[in-house]
Amino acid sequence: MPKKYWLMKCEESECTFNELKERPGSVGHWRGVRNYQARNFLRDEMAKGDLVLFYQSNCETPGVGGVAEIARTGYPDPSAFDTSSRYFDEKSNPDEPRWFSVDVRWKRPLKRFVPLSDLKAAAELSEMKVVQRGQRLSIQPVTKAEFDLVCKLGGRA
DNA sequence: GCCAACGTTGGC
DNA sequence: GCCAACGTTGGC
Repeated sequence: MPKKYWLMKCEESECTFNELKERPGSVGHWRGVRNYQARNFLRDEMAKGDLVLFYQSNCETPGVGGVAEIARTGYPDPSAFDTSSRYFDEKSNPDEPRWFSVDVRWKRPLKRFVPLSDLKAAAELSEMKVVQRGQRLSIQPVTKAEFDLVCKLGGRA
């Protein structure tokens, strides 16, 4: 199975690149995805070793700040069963999990943060969902060419 | 804070 | 199964 490439959005309030920079190799639990299309990617499509563009949303300058890899593939999202979690889903049932998590390992920051405006300015990236208006999907497949170009824009091919 | 775009819910 | 109302995302 060839390696796949993804873009995963994280709100700035959930994780910051500065924190991750100081913890190379650290593993994050990807919790709280409550969208069926994104769920299907987590559950069915992601494979260990797939590479991830780490995107920060909902902040002053959204964009891609680093690269991660899938460290553990889809497993039921514990936060769906945790009544104290903001992601608790009362309709979710442990016997028939509805929501899934993956774990990602932080690999490296890009030398240069690649803001969304730069992604939009690159003609070769016009097919990326993240540059398209109204596209809110928090986990998106990207092509190898797109992945490589974003890394290159970030100062490291 | 605004609001466009989209997903989900629920009445019928 | 339609679709209006509502809630959320997320750029600006």
